[in-house]
This record gives sequence, C-alpha cells and structure tokens, in this order.
Amino acid sequence: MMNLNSRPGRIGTPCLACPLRMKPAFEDKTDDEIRFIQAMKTDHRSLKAGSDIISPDQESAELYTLFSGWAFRYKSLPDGRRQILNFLLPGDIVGLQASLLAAAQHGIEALTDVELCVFPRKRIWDLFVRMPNLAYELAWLGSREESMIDDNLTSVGQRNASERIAALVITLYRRADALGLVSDGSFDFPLSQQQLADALGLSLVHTSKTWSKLRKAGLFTISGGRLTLLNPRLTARMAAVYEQSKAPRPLI
Amino acid sequence: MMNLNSRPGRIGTPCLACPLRMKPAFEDKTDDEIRFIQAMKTDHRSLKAGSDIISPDQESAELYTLFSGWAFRYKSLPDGRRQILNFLLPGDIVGLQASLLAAAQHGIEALTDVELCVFPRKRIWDLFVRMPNLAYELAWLGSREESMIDDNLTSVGQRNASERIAALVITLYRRADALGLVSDGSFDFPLSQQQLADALGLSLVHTSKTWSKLRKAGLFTISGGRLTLLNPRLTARMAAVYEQSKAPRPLI
DNA sequence: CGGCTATTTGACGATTATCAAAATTAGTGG
DNA sequence: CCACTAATTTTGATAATCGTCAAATAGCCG
Repeated sequence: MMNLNSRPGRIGTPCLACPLRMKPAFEDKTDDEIRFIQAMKTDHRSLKAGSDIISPDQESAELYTLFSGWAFRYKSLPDGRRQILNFLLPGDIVGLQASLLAAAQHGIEALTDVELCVFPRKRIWDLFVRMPNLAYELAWLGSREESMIDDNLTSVGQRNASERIAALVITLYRRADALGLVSDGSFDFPLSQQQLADALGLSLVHTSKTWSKLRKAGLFTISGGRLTLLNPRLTARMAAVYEQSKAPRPLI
Repeated sequence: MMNLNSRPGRIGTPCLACPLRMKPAFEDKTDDEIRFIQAMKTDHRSLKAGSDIISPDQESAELYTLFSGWAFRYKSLPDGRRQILNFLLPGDIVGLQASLLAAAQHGIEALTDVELCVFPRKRIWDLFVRMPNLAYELAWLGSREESMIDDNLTSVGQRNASERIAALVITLYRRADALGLVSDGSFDFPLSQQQLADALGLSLVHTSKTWSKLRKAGLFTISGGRLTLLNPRLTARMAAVYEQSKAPRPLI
C-alpha cells in the first residue's frame, strides 16, 4: 500500500506562511523558531489514504507533522486483532514515539489522503541542543498524545458501547472544531465502521447496531462522509466526558 | 489520604551513589549529568500506600522519580468508574504529563509505601536549556510510558479476560525482573483484585473468577503478596505479547 | 449495468456484569 | 495471643452486553 508521492517542489513552501500555523488553535512562534523548523524540514510528502506512514516494527522512523488529512496509530496482535490507539488530525505530531524509541511498537496509517512535513530523525537531536523551547514543546505534544490515549483507554475499559461511541464522536468533533473544520455542526468523518470498531474495542456488528441506535436517538446523522452532531450536549453527557482545554497548542 | 512524610535529611543522599542507578536496567550517566540531577532534586519524600501522589485535576504538579515502591496512574469518570492506566515501578518518571500539561488529567496513587525523588516543576525548563541530553531522555521516558499505555489499550480493547490477566502478569514480571526484583520466579505483587479489575477493565467478580482459573491452570501461584510465575512461556503465549527490549534505559 | 465492498439485520451463543451471600484474610484492641 | 470487626476474596445464580454466524441490503466504481 506504499505510495510515496514526494513533491520536493513544495519543500520550499515557507513555513512562515504556513496556513495551518495561522489557525487560532496553534500558538504563535518567533520567526527564529519557524525558520529553524523550516530548515529542519526536508520534504513535503503526499500519501494516499490507506498508505503506511510508519509500518509496524519499522526501525528508525522519521518524524512528521501532519499537514492535512487524517491518520491513525494502531497496534496489532499476532493473530490479526487490531487496536486503533488514537487518531491524528492536522497539526499533530506523527511518529514521535517511533523516533525516540528507535523501534516502532505500532503502525501509523493514513486514514485519508494526507500531506506530511518530513523531519529526519537525526535532526531531532539538533533541535534539543539548539532549540530547547521547541524541544519542550515536542515533549508537550507527546504528553498531549499520551493524555488522549489515556482517555481512549478509559473509554474502552469503562464505558459501554453507546458511551464509547458518544465519547469518540464528541472528542473528534471538538478536535475538528478547534481546527476550524466544523461548519453548521458538521465535519468530515472518514472512518469506516471497521475502523470505528477497532478503535472502540467492539465487534463490527455490534458497532453497526449501536451506531445506528445513536443516530435514531437523534445524537447525530451521517451522510456523504460528513457527520452532523445534532445534540452535542446530550452526546457529551452520554459519554460522560470532561471539558478539554481550548488553549492554543504548539505546532512544530 | 495525604501523608507527606518528608525526610529532608535524605535530600543529601548523593545521586552519584544512588543504589537504583547501579542496576543494569539503567544507562550510565556522566558525573556531570548526575550532579545536575542532584542539584535539581529538592526533596526525598516518603508516602504511605494509598496516598495521592498527584490528585486528579491538580494544577502545577511536581515531577518525581519513583525511588522505591509501586504506584499507579488512573482516570475516573464522573460516576465513579475508574480506569487504572499503568503501573509505575522504581526508576519510572512520575508526573511528567501532569508537569508538562499544567493541569493533570489523571491521578497518581501510591500502591505500596513509596519513596520519591522530588524535582520542582520550574526546573524542568532549566533542564531543557542546560542539559539537552537529559531533556531528550525525559522525552524518551515519556514515549516509553506512552508505549506501555498503548499495550494496555490493546489489551483492554482486544484481549479476553484470561488473556488480559496473562498479559498483565507477564508484563509486570518482566519489568520486575529487569529491576532485579525477581528471585526464583517470584516477586512482590501488591495489587488487590479491585485494582486488578480496574486495570483490566473487568468487573471485580469476573476478575476473581478468571484469576483463580489461571492459577488452577498452573500459570502462577500467589501467597503472602508474592506472585510466582510457574509457566512464563505459557503465560506469554496465552497473552500473545511480544518480547520487549532489554536495553538499559535512562534514569533521571 | 455488473461486481465489489461496506453496512445492516436477525438469530443465537458466549463472555462478562450484577446481585447476594459465604468464606477467607487482614486489622484492631483487649 | 485471642476475639472481634472490617475488608477482601470466592462462589453460585441470573441477567445484560457483546460477539459470531449468515444473509440481505445498500453504496461505490469501473
């Protein structure tokens, strides 16, 4: 499923004018910092939906920032069962764990067509030496990802099927909203039910039944790959999720 | 349940002679690095089993290294359900996520009596500026923790009750073994069945039944708070867990 | 319009949860 | 050290949730 459609022509796209960085979801950076990031970036890569970004057991992975599209991290058992660990949206760091630990313990796959900013693994060390503030923010982003996995683990371990779906929907909604991807309560929702099931720790059939039960209950509708959240309040209450911080976060 | 039994007298215990650091589980550090760590350490604190190390929703947490004893991270839902996210053993970093994200999204509780090396939050920044290698290792330790949570999520999402227990037992066995805490296949196992259940995402009753089923199947025995792993091979196979790296890791 | 994949539905079975109570263990004070 | 209480663990019975199997329907792409 590899599809390395590199477009070196876009390497030159100035990070100073990065449209993602303009969004209010992200913290401001100094020009110095942005220039450093730009110098660290060696490629701007496009991959088709379904491609491996990092394959399981890959050694020495590159580090990426997801520029556009969705991806997910997953872990497989020897017999084929698969757990989706978390979803990645634009601005998220991709492959930090794999870069630091040297041997990836998981795979990362493009959920939609994606564009990635590529940072070679070797330069991460440079970043720690020369840009402690960026290093700190990298660690911050790592902790943020861990926090999201904590939430998923709590969901899968403690919530029932309906609650898990409600929690996933409201969480993705909020994340999409922070990126300005929500309009009129609806946003692109590219997950198949198999992927939903793998993320929720449920069977495909049970996911389908619960999914349609919640639609019939009026929580949300889905059509044309877009999800419309009709009742955010009820959805959040059903999921028993807490508010999340809306403060801007670092973008590297 | 707070029990802040500070023992400033031990602050002076030289990190250069730290008995934990001597263990082969940990990487060697330069004297410079160790001296920096020592300077950063402001206290050596003892807490009773059951104490909060970091309470849920606590802001501005300190950073610790677990010097002795066990602890666990957990997350609660509003109605009281609780998920134990991971267990902490000597040498593990405690509260990194809470320190970086400013507002803890989880609680950390002492499972046994513990001793902690205390590092004030403010000095983490110093560490990033002055000791990039230590900063890198801090990030590395964060990624290692995330990797362990990935495993737990995969367990809870994909494995059945027996497999989950087998996976937890073999994983804790290996971690204890790496620290030299295993002798004749047995090690201290301080978890109550309620804690087991909360970690596995199972009910207390089902945990008890499955637990005793595996004992009767000859995987392990337990007595006097010590667990003896009788059949590591079978346990690992039942859990379908992969090998873990046995390379030394950083200790901060 | 086919042929493929994804989703939905129904029937049934297995796993896990809940309830209640007994048995065991741990903790406390005399 | 014993007696008593409280907490933890175990067991049995029953119910709910979720998984599996199989087939039908719907959606998608050439």
